[in-house]
Parts: sequence; C-alpha cells; structure tokens
Amino acid sequence: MKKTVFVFSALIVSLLLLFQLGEYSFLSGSTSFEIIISIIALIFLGIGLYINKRKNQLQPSTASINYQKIKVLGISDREYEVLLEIAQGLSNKEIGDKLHVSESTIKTHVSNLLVKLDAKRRTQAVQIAKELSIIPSK
Amino acid sequence: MKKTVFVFSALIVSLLLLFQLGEYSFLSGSTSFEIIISIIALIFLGIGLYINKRKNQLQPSTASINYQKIKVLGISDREYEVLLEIAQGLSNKEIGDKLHVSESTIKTHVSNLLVKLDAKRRTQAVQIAKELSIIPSK
DNA sequence: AGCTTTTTGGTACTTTAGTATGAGCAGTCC
DNA sequence: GGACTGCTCATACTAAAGTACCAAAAAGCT
Repeated sequence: MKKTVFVFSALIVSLLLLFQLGEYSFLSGSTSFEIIISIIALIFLGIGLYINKRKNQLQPSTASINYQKIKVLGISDREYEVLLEIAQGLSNKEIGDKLHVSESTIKTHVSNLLVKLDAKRRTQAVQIAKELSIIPSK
Repeated sequence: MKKTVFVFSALIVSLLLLFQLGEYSFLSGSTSFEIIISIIALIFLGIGLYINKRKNQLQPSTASINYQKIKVLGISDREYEVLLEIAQGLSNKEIGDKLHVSESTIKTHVSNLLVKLDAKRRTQAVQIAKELSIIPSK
C-alpha cells in the first residue's frame, strides 16, 4: 500500500516536471500557472491525507458506537456500564467493587443483559455487542 | 491495491483536465483565477479524504495478526484454535463438539491459555489477545 | 530409536457464572 | 396517588468455568 502510494506520487511529480519541461508548457505559454496548480493540488491532497491520519488515530477508540441500537434493545445506563466492564474481562465481584455495588446486583444486570442481547454466556454477549457496534471493538 | 491504482489514475486524469482547463481559461482572457484554485483545492481535498475512507474500510478486516507474538507466548496451534472459539463466545462443551474432542481437553487448553496470556478468566484472555493483536478484534 | 512437545482425556475439587424469585426504594409519568 | 421503570440486594439453586494432578497416545525432532 505505502509503496504504491509512493510510486504514484513519484509518477505525478515526474508528470508535472514533464509538463514543465516539455512542449506542452511551451504551447500553453504559461509556465507559472501549472506550478501553482500543482502546488495547490499537492497541498490539499496532503491536507486530505492528514485528516485521514487524524481520523484513523481517533476512531479505533471512539469507533462510532450505535447508541440507537442500545435504546432499541432496552439496555439501561447501568446495564451498559456493566457490559463495558464485562468486555474488559472483569468478574462479577470485580465489577461490583468498581461500581460500588454488591455482586448480586451485577448478577442481576448481567442476567438482564444476556436476555436483551440474546446471549447464553457473557463471552457471547461481548461478541454480539461488538458485532452490533454498541461497544468498542478493542 | 487495485483501488489504490484506480485512485491515483483518477488523480492523474484530473490533473490533466485541470491543465487543459487552465490553458483554456488563459486563452480566453480573464476567467476568475480564484475559482479555478478553489475547484482544484476541493477536488484534491476530496481525493485525500477518499483515500482516507478506503484505508479505514480496509484496515479493520485486514488488521494484521501478530503471529510472532503467538510464538513468543508459546501458544500452540490447537490452543490458538480454542482461543478463537472462546472469542466467538462458545462454551467449553460447544468448542469440544466443534473440534471433535472432549470438554476435558478444551478445559486443559483453556487453562494453559490463561497462564500463557496471564489472564484469570476467559473473557480477560480474549481482551488481552485482542490488545496484543493475536486475534481479530471483531 | 530416543527424546520432547503437543494433544488428548480423565478424576476430583473449588470457584465463578447464571437462573429464578422476591422485595425494597427512588424517580418519572400520567 | 397509583403505575411504571430502573437500581439495588438477597437467598437458593443449577450450570459452567477453572485448578491440580496425572497419564497415555501422537507427532516432531535429532
């Protein structure tokens, strides 16, 4: 991928040089115009790619969560919090400690989550939740 | 790869068109210079963002698995198979049926995996494995 | 062939997960 | 104020998951 980009970039640059040095620029009689166009084109291409990089770096964590689907499934705020902790691999006891409630409460939440996500196990619930993009995939 | 070639081909073509347009506008006298510049800027910004999108769509699925790390951790082929099934949310019994071995065998594999991945639970093992990029994140 | 690793399987046991049911409490909605 | 929803917690139970330890084929390596 990177090599291809580099090769084509080099191709474009050489094309520009050809226009500059070749007969085309002679016929048009306007040497400076193409230079300006090229520079602007490259600058804005660079800007587009920069936004790309920015987005790529931000998205994996933010990765558009489908809040609409959470509502449709009837998952409450607290249940969703528990779901996130399950995805982190915590036990019911650990989640209870983290959210300052008893293990019993977590068990209730988990049980409700399994029904709402149509899962048999917490591992399956996590998989389904990621498939539905209601929790980040990493 | 093919898409990248296509994108850059389109880029070159649009460059040629712009030169043509530039030539024409100069010959015809005084077409607004700023408008041409703006159009060029927008087109190339669009191209940059298009490359962005393609990259974003390709990466999650291709998401290079770190086979090196699997070896370093000493995870065997069979253990890795089991790990993938765990990530899919299957129970030990279900994995056993799928791989045509007993539940006991799967338990042994899982136990070994937990040690090698330094996890306490299978959910945590999945999380760690995804963090280390040794299994796909979705 | 001899050695090592992997894969397989078992028993016995502890721990965690999940189900079913009931119940109290706070806030919201007519 | 009653109905409703969400959050909390408990008990009692069943079902998985996980540990520890052992052992024997199967496959790889030298």
